[in-house]
Amino acid sequence: MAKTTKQNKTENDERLNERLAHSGMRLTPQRRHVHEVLREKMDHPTADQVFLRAKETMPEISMATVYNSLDALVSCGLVRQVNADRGATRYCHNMQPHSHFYCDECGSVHDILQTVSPDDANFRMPRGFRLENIETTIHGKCPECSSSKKPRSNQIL
Amino acid sequence: MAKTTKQNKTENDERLNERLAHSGMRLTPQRRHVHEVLREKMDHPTADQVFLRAKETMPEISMATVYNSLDALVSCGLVRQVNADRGATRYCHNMQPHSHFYCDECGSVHDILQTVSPDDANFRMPRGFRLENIETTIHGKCPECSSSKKPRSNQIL
DNA sequence: GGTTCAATTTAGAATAATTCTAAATATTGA
DNA sequence: TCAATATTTAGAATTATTCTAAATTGAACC
Repeated sequence: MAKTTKQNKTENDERLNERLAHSGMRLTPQRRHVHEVLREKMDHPTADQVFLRAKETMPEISMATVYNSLDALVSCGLVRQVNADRGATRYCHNMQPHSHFYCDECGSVHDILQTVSPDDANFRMPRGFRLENIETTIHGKCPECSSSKKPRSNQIL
Repeated sequence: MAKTTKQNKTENDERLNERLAHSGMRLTPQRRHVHEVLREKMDHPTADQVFLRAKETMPEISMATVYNSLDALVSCGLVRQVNADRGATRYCHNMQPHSHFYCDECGSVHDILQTVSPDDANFRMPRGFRLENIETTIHGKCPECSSSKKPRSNQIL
């Protein structure tokens, strides 16, 4: 049976609380709200975008708190950082195994369900290196930018 | 027969010139020097580190020129950007297929010869997405940080 | 309910990373 | 030699992130 929105929120809070507590941290209203902002629109927003969106319904939240909250959520495995270019770091709340597609034209980021897991890839680390997880970033052109109407630039043969 | 250092430098310059010219750009002394700095020490330096090293033998080079040179080298496929955390972008001149190992403890970056190519991975892009290349970043602990003497922190089960 | 303590938030300052600008310089082709 | 364009330069400006001190919050204890 499908769960109500309220039930989903409650379960979600429990999961957040559990993960944060496990790392010795608290689930504060600000952290819950930041995570909610990420769930509301899965467009891999930057810290600044998260801040602006969070302020809409939580005007008192500060930039430092947004950074603190994102760091807390990342460190206990509730959110992933996405670093694909020289710009600001982006954030993704989808913790299922997946890759990120980064459009080299417009800079947009998209989730791609396929990815490479440590087991699949059969990666052998040089001695002493301990593999914890693999991130795959797929570079290319998104549908809007690979449309034939758009002029191509900086193309390498 | 092994080539002399001078022969290697000449061939290298030819390759740089060819790639840059193909993108409508010139191989300037500054760009040659920046590429040389990257070849000298393969520790994935940041733009600031490249700048400081380049100044040692080319005191007149400016920060803007270093950024311009790195961008030029990246855009024509002679250098790769490495963006693994929220810090400054790092650079790698190794254009052979490889992964980057990012140590979550000390932030160091290492080349790992294994990687995933578009063919190997059999990635299927959603409609309209055009895959151009795949970057794999392996997260974990480097030999120095995974030594048992070092206290572990922020460990996630 | 009050107190204490530690975690967290806040506002703003400071630092770091990167981009931008205008002037100067360098290079190439005519 | 000259003109045109690319590139470099120095410094300013902007963006991204970190830091700080004070205030607030929440939990544990009495």
